[in-house]
Amino acid sequence: MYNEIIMCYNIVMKYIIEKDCIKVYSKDDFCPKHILECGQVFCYKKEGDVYKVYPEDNYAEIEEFDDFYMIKTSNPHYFVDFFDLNNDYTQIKKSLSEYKIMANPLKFGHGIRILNQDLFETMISFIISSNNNIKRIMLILNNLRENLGEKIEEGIYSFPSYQKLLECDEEFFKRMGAGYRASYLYKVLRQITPEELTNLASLSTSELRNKLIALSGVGPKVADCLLLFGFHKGDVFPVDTWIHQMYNSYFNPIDNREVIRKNLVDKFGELSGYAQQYLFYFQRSFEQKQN
DNA sequence: TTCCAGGAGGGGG
DNA sequence: CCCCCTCATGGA
Repeated sequence: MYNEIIMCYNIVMKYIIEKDCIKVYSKDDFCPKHILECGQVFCYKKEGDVYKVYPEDNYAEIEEFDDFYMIKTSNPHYFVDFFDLNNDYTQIKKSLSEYKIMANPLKFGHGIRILNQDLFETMISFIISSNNNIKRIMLILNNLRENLGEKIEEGIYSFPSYQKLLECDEEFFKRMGAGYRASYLYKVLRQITPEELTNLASLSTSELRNKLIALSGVGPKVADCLLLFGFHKGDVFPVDTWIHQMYNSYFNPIDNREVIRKNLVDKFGELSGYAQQYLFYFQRSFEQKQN
């Protein structure tokens, strides 16, 4: 039986695409634990040593071998983009290593990559994330999946379609556990469609940011997450309670998160989003008292 | 019991 | 512009 095998000759990121999997050989630049547990994504489960990830209506299992990670999936090309495999994280980490503050975070989260996530799913997810903890965010999103999505695997459901979500009233979102964010969800679904959201991609970061902040439940921080994890903008620095905490322990303490955001974007420029993710993962891992 | 979580909306000054 | 309050919910 002949299988088409596509080799990637990228010098720093070695991977092979096969019919039903991707093999990633650059294990220092790809670690599923770091990628999935660093807080950028809510659609994954860990079972034993295997990570299961289910963005939109896609599905993959990631397993570690001696020389590579195997991403088992029926849709390899989707996950090449999802895991940002054609981006050079060796170079990104090299550039960031010039900042003293990045030394330990880069070491600790060396296998982090910024995912390319679906815009609509990311918008809904991060609206739910506000003033909330990651465990409960995942609980609420899984409730939505189980009630409105399609079954993919045992216990795993696809993200609900826009049309399905549009049929729900506020009370339904409260039953899913969304709390006071239920009204944000109800309203934002009537403010913008997935297509309209996608069409914003051509705008500059600041224009795009202003459009997003106008949406219900989307403030400065959620907008920055959407810009980074969905639109893959590098010149944004989401400031949440963990980053706020980190900033005040390394720099002159400031209360105003907008000032903190501006200072950090000025400091890291186009690499802000990447820096943020290493710092967030490091800070949260050593300060958290839950999960 | 109180505090906290990948904050945002709204009112008053 | 800024400051202040409130908004569900579950875990520690």
